[in-house]
Amino acid sequence: MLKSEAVISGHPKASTKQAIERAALSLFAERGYPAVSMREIAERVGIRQGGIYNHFGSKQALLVHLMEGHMRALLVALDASVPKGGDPRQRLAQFVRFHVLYHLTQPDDVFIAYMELRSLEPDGLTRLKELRRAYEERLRRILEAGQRLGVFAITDVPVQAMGLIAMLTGVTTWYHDGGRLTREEVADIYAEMVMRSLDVEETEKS
Amino acid sequence: MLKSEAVISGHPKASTKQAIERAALSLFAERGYPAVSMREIAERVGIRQGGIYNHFGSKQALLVHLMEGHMRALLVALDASVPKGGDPRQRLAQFVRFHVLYHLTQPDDVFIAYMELRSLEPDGLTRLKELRRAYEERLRRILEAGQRLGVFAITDVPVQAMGLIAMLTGVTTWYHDGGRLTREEVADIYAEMVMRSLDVEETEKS
DNA sequence: TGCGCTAATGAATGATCGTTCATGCACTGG
DNA sequence: CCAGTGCATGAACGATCATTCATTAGCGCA
Repeated sequence: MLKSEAVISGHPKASTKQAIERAALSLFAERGYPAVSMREIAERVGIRQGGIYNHFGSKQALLVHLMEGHMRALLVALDASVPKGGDPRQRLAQFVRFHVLYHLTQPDDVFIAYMELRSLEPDGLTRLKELRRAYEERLRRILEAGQRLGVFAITDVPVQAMGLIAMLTGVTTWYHDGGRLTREEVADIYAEMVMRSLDVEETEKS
Repeated sequence: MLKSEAVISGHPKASTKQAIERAALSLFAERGYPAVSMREIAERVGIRQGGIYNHFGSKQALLVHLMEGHMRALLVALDASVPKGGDPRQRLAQFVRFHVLYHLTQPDDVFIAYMELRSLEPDGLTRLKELRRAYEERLRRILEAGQRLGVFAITDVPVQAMGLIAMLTGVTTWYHDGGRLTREEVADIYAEMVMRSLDVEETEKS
């Protein structure tokens, strides 16, 4: 009966699992993993508490599933948006625009992946840290390439990379749709800030 | 008896309240407010759960006390380190160094004040948001002053301010004492990054 | 048509949560 | 030396937590 309703109301088949993911994602992002109960998630989906365990083994497994899924999707999207080779300046600008736009498009996923590391048990923590490191590594590679070619003025690549990522990710803490600026405008401003902070002096001659 | 021990072991008088504050601060920062129980806090202090209520009316009151105390101390320390007037470039460099060093010195306070806003009930939330706004306003004033004088290249002051604060605050997510760099070195690197990102072209002539 | 599987139920489990409170100890001021 | 007070105790409160499970309903496939 419920299933019939679900089918009629729109989502075709395995919609319950996706509905649980969406509900949990939104609730975890809003109030934090420990503050959200399985009952709340079930209530938002429209099922009873026990039903979640037909799709996820535990609350922790649900969290790991969300975080890992997001990080893998993020890496795939990044590699699709930013080519492996080419002009480091261009690649950096693309990285910045990609990062800002992706984070403004999927703020909940991003927020969870960066904030709920402390809620992970050892196994999931290890896997997530590796995915995070891989993402940061993409940026470090670009910075190093630019440094080697002499087109970036960088004192310390690892510090600069962490500083840039923190700055870009922080956009999610203040941006709201419908405000003074569009997402594209914000991405452009950030790209401009980053490029200016790295450009070597224009008086270079060599 | 217990009090005698406490006196002998070091802390003079009202040490229990401070011990509760320290324990709660550390635990909230490590695992988040909802994930920490009053029993755990009491255990770390060395008292029973009920004892906390002799010093704080509720868990929520304890959180508000910690967050508000930190933000007020932060504002006082900022105003002591960065003069109200003078060269905007110098004031910005001082702001950056102050922010980074303060955040590296008191990472737990900082982390809680920025992350546990969502754990606050309406009353405390209003007060904390105002304190946060006041701190950000200090930076915006510096950026505006530099923009007026033509010594800063800024596309959008509010966006730039939020971007800078996010970048600087993010230092707490990766820095660990005893690593490759000292706190002072990190502060210098960040100051250099920020100043470079704002400096107008050196070819300026007017 | 009927079999089998997937998934939802709803009650029950034991644990843990924040908070209250009557009790009593230890110290301080008179 | 005694009264008063500040503070820790530890048991108890009702509520809520994640999780389990026997049961059942409904669907696709034969």
